[in-house]
Amino acid sequence: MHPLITKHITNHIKATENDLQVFNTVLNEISVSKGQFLLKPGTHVKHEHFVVKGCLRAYYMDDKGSKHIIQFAIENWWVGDFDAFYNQISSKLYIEAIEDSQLLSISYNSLQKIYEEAPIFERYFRVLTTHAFIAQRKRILSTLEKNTQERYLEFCSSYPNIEDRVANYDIANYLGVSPENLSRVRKKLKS
Amino acid sequence: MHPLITKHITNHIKATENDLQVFNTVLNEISVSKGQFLLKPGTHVKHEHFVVKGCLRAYYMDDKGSKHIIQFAIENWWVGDFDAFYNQISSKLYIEAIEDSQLLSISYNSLQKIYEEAPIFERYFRVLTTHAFIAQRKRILSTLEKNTQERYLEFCSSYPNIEDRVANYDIANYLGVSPENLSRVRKKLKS
DNA sequence: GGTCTTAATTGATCTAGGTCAATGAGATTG
DNA sequence: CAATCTCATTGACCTAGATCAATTAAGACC
Repeated sequence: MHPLITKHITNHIKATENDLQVFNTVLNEISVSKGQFLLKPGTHVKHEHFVVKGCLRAYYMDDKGSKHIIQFAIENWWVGDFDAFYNQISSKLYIEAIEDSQLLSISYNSLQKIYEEAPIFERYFRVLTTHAFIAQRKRILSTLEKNTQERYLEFCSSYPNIEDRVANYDIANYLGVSPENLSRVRKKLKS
Repeated sequence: MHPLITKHITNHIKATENDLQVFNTVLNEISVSKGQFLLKPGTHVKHEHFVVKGCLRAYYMDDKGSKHIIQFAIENWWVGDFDAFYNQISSKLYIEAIEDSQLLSISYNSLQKIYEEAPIFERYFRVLTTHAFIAQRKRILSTLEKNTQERYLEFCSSYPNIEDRVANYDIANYLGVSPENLSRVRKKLKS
């Protein structure tokens, strides 16, 4: 039993002791050290991962060769190539550890089995997806209505203390602005 | 039985005749005429709606009084204030019919009952949410990596024939650009 | 068919933020 | 403790798209 994920599950759904058991048996513990890739594009995505410890970044490389950070994942987040996983298509994302990290992984097949054996987990993932959907909508609205400074402050408050764990150019990238611009914003905030 | 939604359901999950029956009994048919609001901010959101016929826009008004269109909904789309509905909090969105529209509505309480009686619908909504999540992620990536012209073309191909149903300034708003800018882009495309 | 109203277009500026280039400041390594 | 590396900062310019203002087009209504 992994206390962190157990707590995460029971925070979201009413799972029985048995449900938790079933779920736990299919999880695999894995470690990725800083700089290592959990996933690269063009791979068949077999797993989604829950972060027990550490920090990762998920990014996409566009046709012009520019990188776009889609998500940072820290403790208590699920990370993976959602699209590729659910539709069982080839992955488009890079997922890279930016700190030594410990993860719990679940395979696609195990998850399908879980859905049959303990259907309450349909709800768990529905609820998580709903939250993720709403968070993403906020991100869209944020880019529409706010300038760089406001978005940076919002980012810092929604990912607490992340400034110390993630490079500024990665934050700039996530926000969709240049590192130079973010640097100027930070300077202005300090004064 | 409403053929359109029945088809939509069976396109996404394997529902039995009985499941469909159960679902159908809780749906309410409603009509909204052009210009009418299905929802305004500050309301307790009791329903989500499936569009049988017509076209609506969902938008958010920010603190500075600017409008931001979040979604257009046409036939076969679900529309509502997702966040407010699922978390049973006060709505933040306006939802307005831009054509005379016919909808099928389901209440929060009915949906909870459905989840218990026909749990396959957890899957239905999980799958829909997953699709919506992925579509939204594409929208985020699109604003990060593409210019106005590319985004406009992408929009037209993903909402087929919508140019004829929706005002240009609404499309501009959805894309997060000024109507003037979109007009110039359209001009350049015609030549 | 003429009048109102609303939307689309066009032109002339303005500006937030991008790009390019140089410098500085920590880390890391031999 | 130099010598690299990598990232952050700063400055000088540039550009996509915003804003403001005027004009045209196109529905809607009497």
